[in-house]
Amino acid sequence: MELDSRKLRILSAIVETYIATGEPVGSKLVASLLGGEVSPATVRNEMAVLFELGLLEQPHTSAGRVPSHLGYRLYLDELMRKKPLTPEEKQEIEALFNLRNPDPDRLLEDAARTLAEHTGCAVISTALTRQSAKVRKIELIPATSRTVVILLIASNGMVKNKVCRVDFLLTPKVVEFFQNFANGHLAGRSINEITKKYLGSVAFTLGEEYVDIFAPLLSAIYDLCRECSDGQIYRSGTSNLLEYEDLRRVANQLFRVINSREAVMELIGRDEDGIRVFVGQENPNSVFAGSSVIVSRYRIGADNTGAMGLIGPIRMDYARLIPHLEYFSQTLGKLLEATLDEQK
Amino acid sequence: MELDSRKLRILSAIVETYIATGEPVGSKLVASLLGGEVSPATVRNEMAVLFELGLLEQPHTSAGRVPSHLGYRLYLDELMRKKPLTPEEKQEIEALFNLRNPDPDRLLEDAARTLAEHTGCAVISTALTRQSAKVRKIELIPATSRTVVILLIASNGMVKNKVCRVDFLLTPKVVEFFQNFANGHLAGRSINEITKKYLGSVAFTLGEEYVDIFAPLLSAIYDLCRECSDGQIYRSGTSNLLEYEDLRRVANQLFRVINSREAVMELIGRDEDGIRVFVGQENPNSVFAGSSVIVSRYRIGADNTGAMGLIGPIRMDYARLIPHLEYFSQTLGKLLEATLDEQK
DNA sequence: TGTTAGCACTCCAGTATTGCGAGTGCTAAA
DNA sequence: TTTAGCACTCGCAATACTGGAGTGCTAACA
Repeated sequence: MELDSRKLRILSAIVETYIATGEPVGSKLVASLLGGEVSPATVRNEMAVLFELGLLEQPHTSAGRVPSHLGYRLYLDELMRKKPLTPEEKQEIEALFNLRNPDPDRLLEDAARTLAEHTGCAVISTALTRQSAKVRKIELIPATSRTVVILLIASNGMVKNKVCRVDFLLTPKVVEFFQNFANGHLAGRSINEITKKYLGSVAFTLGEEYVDIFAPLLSAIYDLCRECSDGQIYRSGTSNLLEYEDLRRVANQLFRVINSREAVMELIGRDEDGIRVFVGQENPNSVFAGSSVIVSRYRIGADNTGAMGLIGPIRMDYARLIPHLEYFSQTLGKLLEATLDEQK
Repeated sequence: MELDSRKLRILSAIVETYIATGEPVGSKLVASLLGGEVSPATVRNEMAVLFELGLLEQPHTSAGRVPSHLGYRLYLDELMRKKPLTPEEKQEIEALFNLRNPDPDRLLEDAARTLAEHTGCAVISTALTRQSAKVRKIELIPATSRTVVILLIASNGMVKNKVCRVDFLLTPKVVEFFQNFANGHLAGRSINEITKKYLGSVAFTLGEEYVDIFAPLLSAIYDLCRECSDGQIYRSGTSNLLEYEDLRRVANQLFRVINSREAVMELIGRDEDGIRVFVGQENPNSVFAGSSVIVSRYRIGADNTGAMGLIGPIRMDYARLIPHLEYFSQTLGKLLEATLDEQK
């Protein structure tokens, strides 16, 4: 059955009104929203059809109607008219990004925080480096006679350091030797290749007497590689979710899922670019059954992608939030790309 | 009026029972807890006296009694018998600290996380470096032709890096020059002395033509100094607070306060070492009126101190949690001291 | 004088009961 | 096909009722 334009307008009115008020929408209100061109009774007949089709739900017999997840889905796919950002909003957002800061970590973090403030939702933000992220350089900086700072610079712009304690005297000669050794074997190599096993085989070439001595250093390098490749996940505004009555009951579980790396990775998926919306029970993870998730995957240059996710109540203002998320993603993608280009 | 031993035993029983059950405690239950040596009627008479003294409260006429904050206070100061950690618990905690990791940041973070898991409370953890924290070394590592990683090693063991973009070609000569310049003026100097003003005067010695060029580098160094001196605050288990009915209503505000640097600093105070407990309305910050806060200030060597704070419901198991917090603080203090000693 | 049994009293929490209003579905007329 | 009218349903809020837990008080007891 094809839906005529009046049914669609009614559905649209119900979705938007419910999003705005949170109250079930009755026939009288819809009739007045349509400009009084039809009577409430007519609207009721139409609503009955929409209900039959599974697009609307009724909390109880004598209540108004509420969109079902199919109703939201139709609204999102066909009916929604996105509200673009005003120039003032865009300007404000750009001002909030610290444009001078070429550190990808901080860009991702700033973006998450700012988007959370703008939307009242929880935000996750991360960059996914493809296999091509490489070790650019490893640097050893002695801190004390027994501790050394290892610094790893990756081709994706990530820079991480770690303090490492060793059991021998750190003469300049030893430091230089190990630095040359590490760079010789690791620089230019893909981070994902640097497994425990690979490091073991590299260590082997040191000769038996040195293996044990340098083990802590290699172990630290391994940790740093993981930190650079895994791509830290930034979360912001999670406590915003407490503002929403429907989510408060499950806030605990939501927080747990949002803080779990695996769950977030599953959420943002590994597939295509662009915006995807999961309404309530459409979410793969049942914990999100009472909330909606908007995921944006954006490109960073040719090799890398980023992901931002917006988690909020089912009745979130999709028409406003989706353009916001799009704009943030695009801006962030451009900034990160510029950063990476410089680092090539 | 001096309280006789029976009144104290009754108060103690009420506090402990209420902590354990969350239900107001009636005279009958107390009588049985005292081993049946007195009748409920006698207990009622005693409870009436304790009520007169403001040590107990009554939610409503026909309910049992609940400790007032004065009641908790008396319990904490005079009656509580601490439950020391079992050797197994101690062992478990020590195993969870990654003893090999001499990075103070990670130690503080691990401690907060582990303590939160052990207590079901929210935990804050930070180290406060006294004025004596100094810049040990500044290192410049070129990443690309236009970006450079600045690494700052502080005498308190903190190591931070930041990527910085510059508008000129980074020849090895320039890098070496600036590194020598920066270390010459800043190494060995107290971090708190490195203000914007001071850096401005240092830049002045570069000569006018170089001031603008090196400005981004100096600005990055300023940021790094702040990160090293301010001492990052680690928070963990904040969402544990949602488990407690009484706190759920104000969870939002609690989260906001816990995430505010100023509020946390006010909470942990700047004064004496040791454990302090704020019960409900005793808290300086009224947001905590419905919760209790235990703060532990511990020494790290001669010059530095650390602070851990435990935030939970008023009816928390003080007898168990206070020893836990003490043990964590001591362990952490020792580990951090060892780390700092090595870095001297 | 301190302790205890007995008893009336209070108040909460849970359960019916009721009335109201919003909104529906159906029918019949326009 | 649309609409007015009307009976009907159901949630919600207000009200009343009841049982139980716990108290305070009084008078008797050791």
